[in-house]
Amino acid sequence: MLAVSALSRHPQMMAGSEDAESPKRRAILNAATELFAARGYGAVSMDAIARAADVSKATLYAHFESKDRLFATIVHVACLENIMPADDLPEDGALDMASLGEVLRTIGGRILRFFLLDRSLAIHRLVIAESVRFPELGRAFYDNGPVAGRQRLAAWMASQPALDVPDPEVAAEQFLGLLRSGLYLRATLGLAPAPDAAAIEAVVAAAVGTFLRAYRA
Amino acid sequence: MLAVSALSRHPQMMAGSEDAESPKRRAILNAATELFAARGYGAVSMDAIARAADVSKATLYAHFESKDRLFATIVHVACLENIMPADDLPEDGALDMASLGEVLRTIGGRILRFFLLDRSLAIHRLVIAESVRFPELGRAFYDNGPVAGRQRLAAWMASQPALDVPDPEVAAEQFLGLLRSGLYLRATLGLAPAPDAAAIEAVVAAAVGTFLRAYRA
DNA sequence: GTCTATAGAAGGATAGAC
DNA sequence: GTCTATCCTTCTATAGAC
Repeated sequence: MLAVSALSRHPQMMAGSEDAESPKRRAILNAATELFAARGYGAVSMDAIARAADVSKATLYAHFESKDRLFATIVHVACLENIMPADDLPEDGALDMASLGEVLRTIGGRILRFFLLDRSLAIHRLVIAESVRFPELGRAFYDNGPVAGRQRLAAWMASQPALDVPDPEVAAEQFLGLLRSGLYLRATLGLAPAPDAAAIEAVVAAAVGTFLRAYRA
Repeated sequence: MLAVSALSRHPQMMAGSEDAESPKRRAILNAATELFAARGYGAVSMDAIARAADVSKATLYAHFESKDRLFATIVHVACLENIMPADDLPEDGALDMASLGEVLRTIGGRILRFFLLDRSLAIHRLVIAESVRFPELGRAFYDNGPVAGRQRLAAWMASQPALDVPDPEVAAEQFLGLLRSGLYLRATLGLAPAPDAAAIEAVVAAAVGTFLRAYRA
């Protein structure tokens, strides 16, 4: 469910074995990632992880010194990998109002669909649930996800003369808040019905409409 | 931390003893509520609850048939008790724009401060963390909290001629989304610094400003 | 209802052979 | 590194006396 390929780019996250390409290690990470994402920290046992990865518990402990470390490693890497899409914002060229609405709807749709991915929701749930016992995960999630995404969005908004944003950081935060209204909480709680494309588009359109009425120059 | 007084108003939530005034039962509920809120479901043992409530485990099991049931009872009651403030909205009298801004800042401040209470944050974390294994909790939380609050807010907005809200439910949802932008995620993750009164007022003022620019008639 | 004491299972973690 | 087998703790839940 959650990818782990960033491990090779973050060697400091590797304990026990330093060989990122160890197949057993990869199997453990894949199995543990899926189990933690699906059931949470407390409901997953090291036995279950070893079974799912088809290795012995001793092998598991040869690669990860404890359940805590295994969990922290997985969630930390997932936070570093799970980056909100904002790199498709057009380079500082000034846009007229119609194009601006178009761009905001496009980027807003991408962002909201990203928020609603099973992977994103699972990370969000894990971090919220365990941030009390693993404060560094809350920090990693927050700095790498919401803060980084907001900053890129804010910089772009500030560069658009068709927008009147006295405080770009606040405006970016509000745009994200508008996107999260409605569907997002329901999806986080796993409530039916699952959001479909039409519902997502409706939320995005409403968010962009409100945002532009408030912030057009 | 979380109150349990609604138990007496919800007798169907009581298993084992039907005497809501049993002091031991009350002690168990208080202790378990505090522990679950502080550490989450998995990190709290029935031993710890019995110790904190100063009763034996046998007594605990005489009142609650299992840990699952105890947890579900506590969180369910907490969801029913934790109601967003919206009853201080002025009765349908039409307001001018200045008064409207005043009322929105007042109610917005109350709502955001409510969201940021330790109690509200704890319930939110518990429900998100355990909604996979206890789907009925996600439903109870959602219907009694966000849905009910949004409906009351939407009805009030629809009654205000100084507002132009084509879809009151969407507008109410967006107002809540604007309030949640900024501080709320940080608080949910338990990140420092804890929100102070000035920060809360700033978020509320920004939310009301954006909302009114978008929705004033 | 309440206690002490304990059963029985599952948990995290390790020893020792290969 | 990897396995089998096991240790020790902790957990949920209950039996039986009062």
